[in-house]
Amino acid sequence: MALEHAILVSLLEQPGTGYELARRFDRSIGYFWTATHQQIYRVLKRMESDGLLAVRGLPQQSRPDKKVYSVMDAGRAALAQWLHEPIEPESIRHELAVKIRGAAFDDPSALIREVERHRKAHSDRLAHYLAGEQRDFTGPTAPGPLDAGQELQHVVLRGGIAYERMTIAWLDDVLATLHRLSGTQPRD
Amino acid sequence: MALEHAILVSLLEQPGTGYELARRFDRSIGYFWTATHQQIYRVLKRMESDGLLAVRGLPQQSRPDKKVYSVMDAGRAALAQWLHEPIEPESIRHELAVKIRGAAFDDPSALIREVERHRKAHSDRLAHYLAGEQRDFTGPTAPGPLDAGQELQHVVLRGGIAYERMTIAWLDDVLATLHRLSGTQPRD
DNA sequence: CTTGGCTATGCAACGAGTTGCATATCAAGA
DNA sequence: TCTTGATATGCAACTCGTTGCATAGCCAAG
Repeated sequence: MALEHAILVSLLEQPGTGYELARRFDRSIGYFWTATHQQIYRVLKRMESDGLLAVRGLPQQSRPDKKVYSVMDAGRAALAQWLHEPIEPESIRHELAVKIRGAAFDDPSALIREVERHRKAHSDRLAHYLAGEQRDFTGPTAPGPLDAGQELQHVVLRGGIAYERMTIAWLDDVLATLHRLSGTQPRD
Repeated sequence: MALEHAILVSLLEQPGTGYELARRFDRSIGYFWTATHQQIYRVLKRMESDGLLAVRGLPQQSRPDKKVYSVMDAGRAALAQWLHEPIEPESIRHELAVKIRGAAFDDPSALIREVERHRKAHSDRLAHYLAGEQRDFTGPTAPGPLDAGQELQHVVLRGGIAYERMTIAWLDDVLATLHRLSGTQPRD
């Protein structure tokens, strides 16, 4: 159900098409909720027929219509209601951790490459988040006093930054452990 | 697919019944991969018919048979193969973060209670992890020199601990932000 | 003595999410 | 010129995961 609510939040921040939403889910919103365009199109259609969203079809020459969605009162109400319901604290699903425990039944040193790859992906993501933070919140290009929405976006982004930093430190710990177990030298 | 592999790891560490697996998924394995008993029973059945697992039925008086599963060579091979395939770095799915951004379109102070509840859940989980770490790895009751499997279990547990600590610190940041926005006093 | 919780397995239905494919136009680069 | 990539939407088939329910005996607390 959370995809529906993530879409409502995103469309309240800014109306847009399914395609645009998919791109936002690859960027800001996607920092904490992912979705493919297939899923987004399907859910948008359902939400529209449920009366939560309004569509405005922009006819384009020699292309299918661009469909710009925006949130109706019923959608805003649905979001408000969800905000007042308690949700379960997340439980993590970390495939790499399964692999690490599985390495006990295989060759631990074979995992080193994979862990290094993940470390790089997380450190890239961290750099990306930090650049976004500079741009939108802390750097000279940032707007002046922030409104509530921006403050909340910033605190969520700080969460993403903290998550990536923690993950990188942990992966270093994992790498050190794997090297220790396989008697190899950690490089750099 | 990862549930299959998590089950293989768990059954390699120790054969067991579906029910026992479900409990392990509420404890150690579940620190990084969750599953309900329904899912586990279904996947166990499939894995058995795929020849990855062996079942030994223990007839019990006046009860349905207890089915103890263990990993066959094909299962071990399937795990080994998976270990050598690269996987995508995880993307987080954090419902609470969706709520926090959504709070901009509702009353931010209404979220404080919910965030405090999550903070408590994470701090309970942290205490639980730390107790487990003392018991199995760092305390006086811990076994002597650890084997590779235990080292790897420990590093995964350290990841869980780091995750909970990071999350608690972040939720404190969120609470401070929510209080600031709603002009209320943070209570200790 | 009854209620609730634990052990133990399972079906049925549904909802969430992924993967592969298909369509169609346009612009930039090889 | 041909290919690649971006824009833009969508179907079909599938797997994954959740929820509700059912069975069935055991044990402990109120």
